Amino acid sequence: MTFDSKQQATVTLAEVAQAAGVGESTVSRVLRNHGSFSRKTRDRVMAAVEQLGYVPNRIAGTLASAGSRLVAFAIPSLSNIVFPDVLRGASGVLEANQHQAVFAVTDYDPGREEALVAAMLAWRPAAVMLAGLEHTEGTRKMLRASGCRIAEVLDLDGTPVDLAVGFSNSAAGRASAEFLLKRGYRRIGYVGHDLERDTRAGKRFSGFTETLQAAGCALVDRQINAGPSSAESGRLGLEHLLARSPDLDAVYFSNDDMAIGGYFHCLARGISIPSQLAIFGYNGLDIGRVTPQPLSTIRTPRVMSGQVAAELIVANAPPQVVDLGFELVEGATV
Amino acid sequence: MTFDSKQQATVTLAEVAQAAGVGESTVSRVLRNHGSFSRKTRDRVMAAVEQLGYVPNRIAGTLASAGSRLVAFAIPSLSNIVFPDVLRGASGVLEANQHQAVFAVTDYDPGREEALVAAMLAWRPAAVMLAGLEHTEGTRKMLRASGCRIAEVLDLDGTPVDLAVGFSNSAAGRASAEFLLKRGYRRIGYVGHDLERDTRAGKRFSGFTETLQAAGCALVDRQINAGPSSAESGRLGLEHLLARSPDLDAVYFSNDDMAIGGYFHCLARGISIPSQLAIFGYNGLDIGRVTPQPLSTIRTPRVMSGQVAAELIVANAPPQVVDLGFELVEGATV
DNA sequence: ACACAAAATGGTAGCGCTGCCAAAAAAAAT
DNA sequence: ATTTTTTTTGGCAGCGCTACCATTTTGTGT
Repeated sequence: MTFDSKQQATVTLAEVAQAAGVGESTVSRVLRNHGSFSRKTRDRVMAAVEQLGYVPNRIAGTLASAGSRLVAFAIPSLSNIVFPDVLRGASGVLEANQHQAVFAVTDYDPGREEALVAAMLAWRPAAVMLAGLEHTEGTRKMLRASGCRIAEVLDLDGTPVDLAVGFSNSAAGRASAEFLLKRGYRRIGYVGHDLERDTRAGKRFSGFTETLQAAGCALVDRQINAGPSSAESGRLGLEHLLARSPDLDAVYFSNDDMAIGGYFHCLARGISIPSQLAIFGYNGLDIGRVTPQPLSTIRTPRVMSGQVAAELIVANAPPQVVDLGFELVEGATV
Repeated sequence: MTFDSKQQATVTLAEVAQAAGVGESTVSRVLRNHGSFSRKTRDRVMAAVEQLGYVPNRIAGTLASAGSRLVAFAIPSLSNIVFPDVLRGASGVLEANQHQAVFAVTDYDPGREEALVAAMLAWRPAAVMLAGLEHTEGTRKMLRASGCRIAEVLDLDGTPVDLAVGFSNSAAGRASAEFLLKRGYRRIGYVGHDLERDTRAGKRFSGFTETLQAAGCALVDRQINAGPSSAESGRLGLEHLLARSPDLDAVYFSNDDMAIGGYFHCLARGISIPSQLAIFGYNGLDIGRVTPQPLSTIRTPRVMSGQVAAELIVANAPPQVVDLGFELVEGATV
C-alpha cells in the first residue's frame, strides 16, 4: 500500500530569477553571498525567495560545484554511548560550518563497514569518519582512492590513512594495569565482551595483560562473554568469574558498562568494594561518577575526538595524528 | 593551514561505458539492475567497473531521477540514549533498503530545529524524521510544503503532520501515577529536568500530577533542575527534594537517568527502597534492570519506533498514527 | 523461410545549479 | 566631458546521471 504525496511543484532558481527580474547567476551569487551584487538586487532576490518559498537544491548545487559539504560517519554501534558522543562532538562543528552529517552503522563488522563505506562514498562526501584504524584492505583502498579526507578516531595504535584523532588504547590498558599493581593488587581477573569485533577493547586487553605479565603477576582468570558490552553482561561475567576464581582481589572490565554491572553484582552480594574486590573500568561514563563509590576508570575524550576531527576536516588540515590522551580517574572502587 | 588532497581523477559512467564498449544507458541499467540486458553485457560492464574502480555518483543520479534516497533526522540530543535508540531502529531498515540517513542535532531548541530542517530539506530527502509533535509553525509549514514524507516519533499527544509513531507520554504519566496510588503511596514528590525544552517529559509530568490531583492526593513537592537529565542531576535533585520534604514516601523521576541518580542517593544515604522511599522512572533503560533492585519504570519502544517509522517511509505508506504503547515494569523500587 | 513479438541497446535531452566569460553599468580619475 | 577602472550582471556550458524513445538484435511460431 503506497501513498502519493501531492508532488509539490518545486520552485527552482530559474523561477526565482524570473520573479526577481534578474539573471540566474545573480540569484546564485546572492544566495551564496559570493561575488558582488548591489544591495537593491539583493533585496529583490530575497523578496522573490521569500514570496515563492524557494529552497535551494543542494543536490544540484553540489553536482555543479563538485565540492560536497557532506561528512560521512561509519560507526560501529549506536547502543554504546561512545559513538553518539563522537557524533555529538563532530556535529556541532559541522553544523556551524554548514556541513551535513550522514551516517551508517557497521555493527562492528569490517565487511559491513566496507559495504557501507562504498555506499557512502557514492554521495561524494568531503570526508569520511571511521572508528579505529582496523579496516579491511578493500576499505582502505576505497578510502585512499576516494580523494576525500579520512578521519579515524578513538584509536592511535596503527597506521592511519589520513587524519587520526584520539588516544592509545593499548596505553590505556597498560596504565590500568600499572595503577592496579601500584595499589598492591596481585590476583587480577578480567571481564570483557567480544574482543574479536571490538578491536579497541582487544588492544586495551593486550596492553593490560602484557603489563601484568612483565611485572611477574600474570592475569589470574578471565571471563569473556559473547555479544556486545552491557551492564547485564558485566554482572553475569563477574558472577561467573568469581565462581571460578573466588580469591581475586581486583577485576579489570572491558569498559564502564561492564564495570557498572560488576559493581551492582558486588552490591547485591554484599562484596565490599574495594576491600574485598577492586573494580576498574574504562571510558569514564557519567554514571560512574554518581555511584555511591565513584568508579575507578580511565576517562576518554570522546566528544573532543569528534570535535577535533571535524575541525581538522572543515579546515582541510594536512594529514596528522592528534593524541588527545586520557585521564586516569582514581575513583573509590580501587 | 589547508591541505590539497591529490584530486583523484574521478571515474565517470561514460568512461566505464567506453571501456566496456557499450552505451551509457546500458551501464546505468546494469548497475541499477533495472531494465533488460544480456548476461554477457553485464559481465563486461562489471569487469570495467571493477577494473576502473568506478563508484557511481549518487548526487548526479539523484538529480537526474528526482527521487532521493536520503532520510533526514532532526534529533534533540545525542547525549540521551533515547535518540540513538531511535536512529538505531531506523538505520537498520534504511540500510536494508538502500537509503542513507542524514542527521542534525537540535539541542531541544525549536528555533534551531527550524533552521536545521531548512538545511536538511535542501538535500531533497525522501523523508524527515523528528522527535515529538511540537514544532514551530515555520517548521510545520516547511515540512508540509516540502512534499516529502514526515515522521514524528516518540509522542502521540497532538496533531501529526503526516506519520506519527510512538506512544502517549501523558498516558505514561497517568499510568505511573495510578501505579503509585494503587501501591498505597500518598506523599509523592517529583524530580525532573528542564520541562520547557523536553516537552515530552512535560506531558508526562502533567499526566502524572493531574491523575494525583483527581485522586485527591496532590503532588507534595517537586524539584526541577535546570539543564538536561542525568544521573547526577537526579541524585542532587532527590537530595534537595528530601531536604525540603523529608516525609515523602515515593518520588517520580522525569526519566530513568534521573531515577538511577536518585537510587544511588538512597544507597549512599542508607535510605531503604522501597520501604522508606519508592522510586519510579521512565524509559526502561537496560541499566535499570541490573541494579540490585530492578528499577520500577515504564519501558518505551524506542528502537521499534524508529524501525516502524522507517518501514512506513520506505513503503510509502499513507499518513497514519501508530501507537506502539508502553510497558509498565513493576521492578522492585516501588 | 518469413512475419512478428520480445529483448537488448544506444542516443540524447534534461535534472537545478555553479563557474566562467563577456558585456553593461556605475564610479573614479584625468 | 572623456577615458579608465571597478562593480554588477546575464548567458550558457557543463557537473554525471537517468528517463525516454528509437533502433537493432534475437527469439518464436507458422
